[in-house]
Amino acid sequence: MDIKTLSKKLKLSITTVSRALGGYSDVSEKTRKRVKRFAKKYNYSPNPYASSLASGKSNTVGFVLPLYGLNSNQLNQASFFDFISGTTNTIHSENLQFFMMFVNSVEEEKRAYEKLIYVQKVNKFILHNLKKNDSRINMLSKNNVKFVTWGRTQSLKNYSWVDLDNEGSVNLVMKYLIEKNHKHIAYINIVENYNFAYQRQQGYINSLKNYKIKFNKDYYISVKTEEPDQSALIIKKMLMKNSEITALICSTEYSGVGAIKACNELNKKIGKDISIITFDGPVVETLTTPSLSAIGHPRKELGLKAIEMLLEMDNKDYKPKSYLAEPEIIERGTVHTVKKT
Amino acid sequence: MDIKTLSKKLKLSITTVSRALGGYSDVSEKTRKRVKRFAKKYNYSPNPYASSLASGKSNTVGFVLPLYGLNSNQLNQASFFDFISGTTNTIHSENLQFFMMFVNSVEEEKRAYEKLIYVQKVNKFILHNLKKNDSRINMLSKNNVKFVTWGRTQSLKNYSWVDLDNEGSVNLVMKYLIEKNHKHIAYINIVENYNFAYQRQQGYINSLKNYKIKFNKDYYISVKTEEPDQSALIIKKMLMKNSEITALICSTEYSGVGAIKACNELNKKIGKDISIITFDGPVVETLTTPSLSAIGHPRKELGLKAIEMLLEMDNKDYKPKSYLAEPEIIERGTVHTVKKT
DNA sequence: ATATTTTACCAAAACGTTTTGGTTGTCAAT
DNA sequence: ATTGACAACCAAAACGTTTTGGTAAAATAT
Repeated sequence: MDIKTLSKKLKLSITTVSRALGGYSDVSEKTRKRVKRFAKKYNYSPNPYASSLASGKSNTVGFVLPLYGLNSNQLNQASFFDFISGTTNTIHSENLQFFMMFVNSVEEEKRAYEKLIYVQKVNKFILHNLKKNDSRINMLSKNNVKFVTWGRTQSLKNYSWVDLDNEGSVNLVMKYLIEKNHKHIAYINIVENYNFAYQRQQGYINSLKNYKIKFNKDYYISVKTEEPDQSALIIKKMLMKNSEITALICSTEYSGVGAIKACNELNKKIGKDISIITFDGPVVETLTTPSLSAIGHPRKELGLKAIEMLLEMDNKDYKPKSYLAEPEIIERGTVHTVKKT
Repeated sequence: MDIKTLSKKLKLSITTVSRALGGYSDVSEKTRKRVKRFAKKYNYSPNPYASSLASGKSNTVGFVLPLYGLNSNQLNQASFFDFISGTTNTIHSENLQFFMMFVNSVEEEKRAYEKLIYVQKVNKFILHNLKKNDSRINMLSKNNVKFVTWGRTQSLKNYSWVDLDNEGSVNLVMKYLIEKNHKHIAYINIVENYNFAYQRQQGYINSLKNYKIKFNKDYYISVKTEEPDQSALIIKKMLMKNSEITALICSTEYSGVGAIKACNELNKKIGKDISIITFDGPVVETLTTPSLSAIGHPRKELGLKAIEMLLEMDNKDYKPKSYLAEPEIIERGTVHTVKKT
């Protein structure tokens, strides 16, 4: 079924059929409805190649996913599926497609964007793994491409984004711990050149200020690797030197696993002598013994919101939006209440 | 740069340029080279929409990834990236694209295939998560679509596939354990309606036959869930009833984690009193304490081979091929040698 | 009653390729 | 010399849309 035969059945011109389906105002409401009814009846959907050729636009969302760097980490990759999972409904019902490219190097990444923009005419993107200062933002803006980022850069320019509320999450968990009488709370971060890590650091420092607790630099460490054993070693040292610590907040699942190891080795009973709480990833917390309490996020929501924003951008009067996912505490028994002395 | 301006620069017709780049024999070797040189020089690449419209073909590989069922499991999803990672080089250099669709239900999955085939004119697919009897094989064959499966169905029809050598892997690990004097080896499988699980069951049974060890039905269990705690419970029961068991082979990372829990609870020293070895997944083995010895597979190779086969299929005289990834034992210290008595 | 604007439609051009069905010239076979 | 086969090229049609630049009729304004 093509537009020609459809238009014959309707006794209308090809133009009118095309414009009716495109929602243009130079077709009467009555005919538009009739055309849509027929299109559905005869299972017509426009040939996307002809359509893209004629219009110079492609009805696809570009998504370049690096499999190197931060993302060579399998756990980080896994959260990708949560995000995607949130988009599928909208993608399918809006007749959109993902144009996904996987890249193994910086160079491949650059070429992937070029190809998608110049050859495939993709004009909508989702950006992932934002750097503090991400060159893609300027690049895409210059090329007149619409995009939503998953994560934020440090200098929030005028673009739409969705993200975890990193600072808010840390505030929440600090409040949660302090209400359980914890006075000596340590934070295990990952290197702060990832923007989310930087935001969490800020959250930790500001929370302490709010509660008028003095910042103790022994209590804040950032690990470079994502090896649990490395984290375990560093955490062990920290706990040996500062035995008064009663709670550990871990920025990554890896350091959460490391924290368990460290506590076991020091014979500190988790959930009794010491509390551990981790930022949730999609995989590990429930596999450890004990299962880790976590700060949970509705990651599917991020995908959903991102794709919705991307669609809204077709409206002329669209203004950049943002969406911060609301954190929640998931109790699994590794956090205890400190007895008052 | 389009073909028209390029052909003007070459002082050739559009036809000849198109046919030269397409590698047709009615262009002399000399001109073909010249055309290709110019195309590169002027950074010409054909408009994919015009090309697909005219030829009725799309230069894309379809890939439908379910996010439900077996695959809602985050660990299984993660192995997807290993596979993909193996394809990127070829995909990029051959100017191919992945047309990837993510689906959350059986119904979405069906529509995804229909859309890719009928609307997007995708005529090359990679199939994933094969069922014992997979209806997609017939469906795609009927529609004259080329495909490579990642995994096998039980009745191997005449199609190309890549897969782990499930039976061979079990044989290998059985040999490995028996040479370490293990006499009482248990196998923790997952329900056998996944074909890989069935193949592993066969491998276990056949290995026992080869070594003239009698099959003890107490030693073989298949768990229904992918919850480590469930596995732990079942394994614990098994070990309590059959305390002579010295080795556990686990089919999934989850049961591997479960096995560790069970052994800890029974106070069996892992790597001393009892051995645990698991089929490798991409994530967990090295996060557990102790790190799990595993049966490793070159998963990237699978992706590479699959995409290579898909390309070779363009040759008229292509015959279905297959590739079995060779397993290897990764020693991490959870397997011990049994002392001879 | 006439002029102007608006509504609802349409024919034809354009998008950039691939493919079809040639033509011309050269060379080998008769 | 003539025929047939082959090599190397090409003009034009086809692919199925969207968009441009209209027109005729109806509605509104003067």
